[in-house]
Amino acid sequence: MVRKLKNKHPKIDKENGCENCIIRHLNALKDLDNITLAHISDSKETLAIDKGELIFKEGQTLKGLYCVKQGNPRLSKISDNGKDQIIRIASKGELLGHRTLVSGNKTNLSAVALNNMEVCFIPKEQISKLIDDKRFTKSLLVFISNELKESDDRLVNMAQQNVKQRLAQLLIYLDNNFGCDKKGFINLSLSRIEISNILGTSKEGCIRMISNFRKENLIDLKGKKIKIINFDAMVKIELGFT
Amino acid sequence: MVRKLKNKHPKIDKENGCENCIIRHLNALKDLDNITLAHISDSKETLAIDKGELIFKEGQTLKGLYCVKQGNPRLSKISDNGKDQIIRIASKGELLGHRTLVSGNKTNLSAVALNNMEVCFIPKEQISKLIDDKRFTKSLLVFISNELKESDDRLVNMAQQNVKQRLAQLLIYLDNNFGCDKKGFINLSLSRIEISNILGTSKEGCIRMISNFRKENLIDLKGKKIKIINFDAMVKIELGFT
DNA sequence: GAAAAAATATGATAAAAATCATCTTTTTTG
DNA sequence: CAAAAAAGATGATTTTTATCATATTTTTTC
Repeated sequence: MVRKLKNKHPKIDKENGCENCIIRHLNALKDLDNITLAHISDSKETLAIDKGELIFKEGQTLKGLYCVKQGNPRLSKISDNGKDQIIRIASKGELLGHRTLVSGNKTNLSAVALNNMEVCFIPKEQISKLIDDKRFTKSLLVFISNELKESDDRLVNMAQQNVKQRLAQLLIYLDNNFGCDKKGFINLSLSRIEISNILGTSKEGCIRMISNFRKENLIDLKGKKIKIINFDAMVKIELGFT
Repeated sequence: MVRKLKNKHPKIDKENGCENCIIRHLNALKDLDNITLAHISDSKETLAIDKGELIFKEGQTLKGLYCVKQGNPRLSKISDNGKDQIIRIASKGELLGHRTLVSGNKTNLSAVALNNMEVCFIPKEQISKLIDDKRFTKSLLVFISNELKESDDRLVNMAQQNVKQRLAQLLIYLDNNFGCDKKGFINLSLSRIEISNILGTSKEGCIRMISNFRKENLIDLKGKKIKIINFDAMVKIELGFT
């Protein structure tokens, strides 16, 4: 298998098959046998999605499951007040639409590409077969359980932390989860509006708080890019030691 | 089956078996066959839990699954700030500890009885058998998926609604989900501190807001008991029409 | 590359919510 | 049932956060 990758002229089609996709090892597809994977592979579609493009919109009935091959979608929901709240940012290897497919409801969240993405789309009909695969179902159960824990934790933080704490926490999270370039700037860059839609605060308040962080030499800014300079202080802020 | 219930002298032991328990129809146990249920039944323990008593505490490794037969536990978590945040209130028929058992982690939440409760405890060893039952796993998957949706929705509301909106929403929710007595007072009564721990607000703020609602004739109070008088106005408040 | 649009920045003010203090009422406990 | 403890109420004040207004900078578009 490994040797195949060293071939001078690998067949693109072969490389595109789910059996050979590295991404699958990151999600519930990892435990499926090659025959099942080959079936999925035949029915799947690989989509290139530009930054800012909508993948799906809350209220839609999804026609299948999405597997993030490259890039990051933000998953958000419009509140009754009409404001967009970002619930989470997904990464390479994560599935989208799995919750909806399991519950049979319309999707609760919208997914928008934060950067240029590559996404595999697996039609619903294939998924019903997967749901009957015990390994897949179990794997999915573990994954959704972890998502539930994280959602509960976020709820606690949203309820109990102030804006300053939440911003510090977000920056630490982004740094940990999306990495930095050589100069230490967080790879994933978000607009101030996007950050305020994660924090659940006004854009002005968010902009001001980021400016304050820079004035206090906690962070460095280069356009949209953010670099954490004083990590220790940031952790203290997150914990509420103003 | 129905006829059996009409027997003049039902065996208590028999009635106590999971096969005959009405509660199981409300949760993931509903799809299990009678043989499996009988096995669970043999190993289960029925516990009487007094109001205010702890069922389990966050950070514990749960030794099994809990099935709520009677009463309501509140599921909460202590934030880094040291404040208790109530995540949700469970009801008759709901399982507790299912997420933890699936993910294999320690429990993320504490469960405390809000009233006198009856809870069935099913040891872990029995559960591992259940997890291998496709019907159970699928059922659980659907249930946890719905919990995830609800948690996401609560996050949006916590982030985007003000305290007044959240209080109105909670009262409507309590009224809908726990019903009222003949005089219209919500059956489930919570202390002001518990309400503030749901809303994520200070107890004084919460007390004041409830007082204001009464002064505006939106609700009626009798001790801890709350009765919604003006439902329409309450819905409008929830939606942000001050 | 200039014009338009969007994003960022910042001051001033208003509104929302927390905190502190004190008092009353209710509940618990011996 | 009286004392103690807990819960609820309410005023005064401070802190936090949102909103409004208006620049300035950056990005997009033709």
